[in-house]
Amino acid sequence: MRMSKMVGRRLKEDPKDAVTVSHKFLLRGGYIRPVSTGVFSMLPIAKRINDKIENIIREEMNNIDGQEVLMPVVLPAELWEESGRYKSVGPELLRFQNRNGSDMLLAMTHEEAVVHLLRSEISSYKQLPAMVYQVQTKYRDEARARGGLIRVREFTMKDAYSCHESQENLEEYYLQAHEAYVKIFDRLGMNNVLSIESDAGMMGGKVSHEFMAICDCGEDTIITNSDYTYKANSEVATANWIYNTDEEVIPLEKVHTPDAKTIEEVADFLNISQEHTAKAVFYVTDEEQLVLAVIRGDIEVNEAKLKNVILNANLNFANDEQIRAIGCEPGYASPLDIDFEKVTVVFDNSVAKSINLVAGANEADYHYKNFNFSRDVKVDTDKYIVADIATVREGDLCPITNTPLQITRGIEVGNIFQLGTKYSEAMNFNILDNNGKAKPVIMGCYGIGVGRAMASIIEQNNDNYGPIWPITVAPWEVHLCALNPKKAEVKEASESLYNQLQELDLEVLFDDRGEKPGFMFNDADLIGIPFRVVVSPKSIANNSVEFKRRGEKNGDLVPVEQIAQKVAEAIKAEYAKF
RNA sequence: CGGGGUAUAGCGCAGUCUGGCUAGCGCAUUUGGUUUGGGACCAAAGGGUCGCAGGUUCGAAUCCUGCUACCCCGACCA
Repeated sequence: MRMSKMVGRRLKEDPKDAVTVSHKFLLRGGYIRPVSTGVFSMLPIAKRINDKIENIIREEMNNIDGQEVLMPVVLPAELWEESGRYKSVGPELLRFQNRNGSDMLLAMTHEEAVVHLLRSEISSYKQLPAMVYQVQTKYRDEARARGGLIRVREFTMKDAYSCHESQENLEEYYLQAHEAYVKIFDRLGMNNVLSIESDAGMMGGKVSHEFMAICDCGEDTIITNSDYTYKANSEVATANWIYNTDEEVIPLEKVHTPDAKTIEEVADFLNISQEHTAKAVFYVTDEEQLVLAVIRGDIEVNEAKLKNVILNANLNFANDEQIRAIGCEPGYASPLDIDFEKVTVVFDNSVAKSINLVAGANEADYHYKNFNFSRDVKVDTDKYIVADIATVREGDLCPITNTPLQITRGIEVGNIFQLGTKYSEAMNFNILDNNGKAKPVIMGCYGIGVGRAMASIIEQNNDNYGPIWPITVAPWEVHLCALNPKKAEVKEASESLYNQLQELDLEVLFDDRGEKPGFMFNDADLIGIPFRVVVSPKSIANNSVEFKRRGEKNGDLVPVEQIAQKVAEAIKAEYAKF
């Protein structure tokens, strides 16, 4: 490719709207252009990278016996009504009508479509296991798209669906899929991707893993110990919290605590540590049901965990009015003196196990000292819940190794789920087993966001000047620069080299524009091709050219007659690393 | 959906508070010339519904009202 003819310009300055590194470089380098919030066009450079990412994924999917298919993006609502998701999924599913007034949708995932496809093709256990996958557009009407390609509304995803006769067979295949994913991210040059167990969310199913590309701009919070033997999404992470279980239980005592509403004020006023307090946090569900979370004063409630415990997906903080309506005093609310009929009470383990905590007295300006859960909560155990609803903090102790936990951020670039029979049962996807008995197919599904992977690769491979593409996904393998191509000797040598490199089947981007060196080199850095060859009047006078690696400051002079071979070898050696 | 911010040439911005001549600057683009190892120089040129709609005024990028789009934080997220 000649740069003089390449569509897509590079920008000198950072676009004001871009914040993350990948977003800045994707815009500045002429990779993508925004069309609408979370909707982008890809220019030729990005398209080439995109295709390479897709092809690596295809190869690994084929290696685990995947068969590529293609399903539509526009689906009839009836299909999603079969699974129940037409109603259960919120406004992130884009619904519309066609000219006949039929309800249609833009697929945000393809379980329904794949079951529709396979249920008429697969009817015997002899045809299993089977896996089909596609690389297809998805549309999700995200509440908030952000960060360039990191979180978008329209995107390309590789989604794979496997079918099995037994749970054991699914589990066996699931491990293979996990292996394939590890290989894929290795080959994409993402050197820091963690697979962590996750919550299955709306997909249903039991076991699932998220593949997290570790980087500061990631949206997900991941809790790990130092050797990664423990790793979990913050939504499910737990810790080995230390509770004061050794103290002598002493009698309740009501104390005057004027104007001490917050935990900090109470602890300061009574001159105790926050670990010796219990706080009461009120939530309200969409159905107006009050929920009281009681947790040790120094620990924050983890709303994701709380939602799982009470089996309700929508929680908001309750206001003072709502709290008073059930007879509590905001700021001084207490698990004592509370009407357990009117409010769902969830005690965190920290409160259930600690001794002699300070808790509210349900009366303005008063607290109780020496609250003890086992002694003071006198209602039947079925009136409340004790669970882990605590947010893990940096430095809390690992539940496995007891070493301090760390908090890191990650981008979810892929996930794998053991779906089970959720869709096959709902949509009547059955096979006959070897006894001639009909049973639902057991399924797994496996996704990777292609554009998100591209952004993540940049997040993990860049310097101040631009991305540093791994050879496996680089838009071209070598960047040839002709410095001052008006000089006949430079033009001749660079054109000849361009031909030689192409004859060696190398992918060459040829900067034939005759720009100033600095201009050209900055563009080259933004395009981030791993190898660069510069032909200049000076070097050619010595019958040599400069050969440099992206990311290294200085290159080597190489005799002109050796350079093509040397480039080919370097590229080959580079591929061998993946 | 809540909070904050922005909208003037392809990109980055000034001008808006305090209304006033023909709307400006840098980069980019075109032409001619000089230049060529980390974003050159000289000369000339093209490029604008000042986000949209309405209003106030002799006069609106600037003041008023309504709307829209985009970005950031939060909520949400197979």
